[in-house]
Amino acid sequence: MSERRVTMADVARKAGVSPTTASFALSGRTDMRISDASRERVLEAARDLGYRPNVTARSLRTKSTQTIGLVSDRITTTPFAGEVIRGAMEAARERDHLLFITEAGGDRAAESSLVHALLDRQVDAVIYASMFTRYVTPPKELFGRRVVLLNCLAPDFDAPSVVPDEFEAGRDAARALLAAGHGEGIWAIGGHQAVPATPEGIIAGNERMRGLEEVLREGGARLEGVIECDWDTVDGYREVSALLAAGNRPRALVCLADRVSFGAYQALGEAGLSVPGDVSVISFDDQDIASVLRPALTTLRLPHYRLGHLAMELILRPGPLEAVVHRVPMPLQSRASLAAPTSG
Amino acid sequence: MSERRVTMADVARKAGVSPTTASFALSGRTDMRISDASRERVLEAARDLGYRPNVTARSLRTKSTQTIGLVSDRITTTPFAGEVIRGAMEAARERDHLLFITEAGGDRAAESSLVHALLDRQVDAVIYASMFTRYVTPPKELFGRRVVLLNCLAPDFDAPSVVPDEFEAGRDAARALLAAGHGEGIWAIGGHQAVPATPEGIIAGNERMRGLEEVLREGGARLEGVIECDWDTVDGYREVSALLAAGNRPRALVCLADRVSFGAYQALGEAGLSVPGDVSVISFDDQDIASVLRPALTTLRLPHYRLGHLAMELILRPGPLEAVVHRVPMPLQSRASLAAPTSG
DNA sequence: TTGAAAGCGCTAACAA
DNA sequence: TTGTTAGCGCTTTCAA
Repeated sequence: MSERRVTMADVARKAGVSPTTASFALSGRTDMRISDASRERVLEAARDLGYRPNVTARSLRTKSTQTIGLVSDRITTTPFAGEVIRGAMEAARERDHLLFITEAGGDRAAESSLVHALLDRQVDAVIYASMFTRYVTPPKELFGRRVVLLNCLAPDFDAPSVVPDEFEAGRDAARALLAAGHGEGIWAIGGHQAVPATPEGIIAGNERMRGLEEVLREGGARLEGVIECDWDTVDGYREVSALLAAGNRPRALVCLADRVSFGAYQALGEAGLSVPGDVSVISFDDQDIASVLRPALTTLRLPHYRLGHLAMELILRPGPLEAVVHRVPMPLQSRASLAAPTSG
Repeated sequence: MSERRVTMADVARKAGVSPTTASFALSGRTDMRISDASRERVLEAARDLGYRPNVTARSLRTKSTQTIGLVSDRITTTPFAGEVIRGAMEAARERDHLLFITEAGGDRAAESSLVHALLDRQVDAVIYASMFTRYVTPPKELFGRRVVLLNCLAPDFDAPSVVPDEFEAGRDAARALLAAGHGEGIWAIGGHQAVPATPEGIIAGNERMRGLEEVLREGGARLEGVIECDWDTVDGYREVSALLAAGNRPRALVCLADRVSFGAYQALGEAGLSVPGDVSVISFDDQDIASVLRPALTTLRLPHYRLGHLAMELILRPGPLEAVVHRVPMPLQSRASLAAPTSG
């Protein structure tokens, strides 16, 4: 990419010292003594010439490229995209590292070849990310390498995981309901997502529901019903419409995802029910729509930025990586959709 | 990152040839003749050993790292995030390149230092991206380098730009309205975005409006009014509410952004007006919400993926870059919100 | 058709 | 305190 760059040899020559001296002066190491005079001259020459070290050349010797690779199934989907990357990127920048981004689209062969492309460029470590929390099997090329799993779990793979604390989020949702005075007529829409495609539910669903039910029980309350469905707007709309059409009169809906809430809003609106006057709504994720819905949605936020940031922090922390699961809190965003139930 | 890699020397040794021969055989070059026998043995040895070239070492000689850098003000904001990157990434992958992602957050100093970080790693080229279409001044470090401007324009900077064809999108919006039979009671909400922060409007606003008005005029129609405001949900809600409260009865709204449409829907709904029965809505962007709104929103799609893909294609196309503006079409997404006006 | 050797820009033993 | 030298893994000139 054009223009011969100034090399360390240029700096050494201008400062009238050997490359070794220049190297030590520039890297500011103390184990080799350099006279203040020499150091000064080197630094000045470097400044004058606008010298910048060639990281590629350096890494050929040191084996460290100051570069991290990210491999994900899909970076594009809204719920788990930009903020994760931004978190990882900023953590990288704080330590003068750069981030390679790749996306395999769920294709194993593509994944392997991308990991190779990364390894060929001597990345120092790899973040292996999933766009929704699930169990994964990282490609074999990653075995024995420095890896952090982001938003996924791999029991047989020796690496730390960083995931949202879904269980505690479920508990917090229940606490918020109880604190607002809700104890009856609470329905969970979306449930564990125990649908044909995922008959045993998904991690987020199972954990959220477990936390939710546990705290409700502790508070002497319980769910009046759980409706299992996909976590999408159309599903929320369809299921809540059906619920109301069957003559039920919920006082609070726990929607397992914001998209479900959006559908629920539409169904409630068509039935002439107001939020939170007639029905309170609390949900999970805190996607963009959550704050622009009217009334604004109370929801437990997926900590995207922090997930990405923590994953990168772990990688850049010196020393070996421990195969521990790090759970990042999902903060409650209190907004207008949750209020005390009206009597009657 | 652990495990000594197999080097070309290993391959050469195993094949019983010199590194030179191995290099030529592996790179499949024809200008230096290698006997089929030698080539075979080298290739076999490489396969057996699982040899992969060290791109870092290679680039020290060749000056090409097969690596492109992306510098953006902000990659996180929904409207211009994942798809752009995905487009660039896939175009890169098609040619065996990898993508560094950086984000400066609008900070000039950060921008410079990120460009340096990229240049220190010998990237072959840089994509300089903005998250909304505007005029920019790339950092001086980028002058004379191989650069493509993505979603931005810089008249004094010698590089190609890739931007959405906003003008033609405006024309298409008008054509869609006319084709549906609309000629009267058409209001533009959001306008040029000639608000205090951007008194002269923004590029997208100016171009969209220009195209819109031009074709309406050609069709013998015109806008009944243009309401200048920020392009956000709250603004759309506020302005359309006010419009209706003032006694106006629009037949079609051209919302200059989907977020505005979302606010408009809320205002129309509260006023008891149905879409598209009473009022048709057409807008721009095709964000996620556009398809989940009820009725689904007719809108002109920002071609994020293609923008990213084309920018990368241009960079990887051999030969010098021409300082041309490439305009990418914004396809019309015909959905339910636009219909023929009801008589009366 | 093949190999020896130099060199990309840097770091780091080792010697002075 | 400083300089000489080798070498990281690869490509490429030049000679054989």
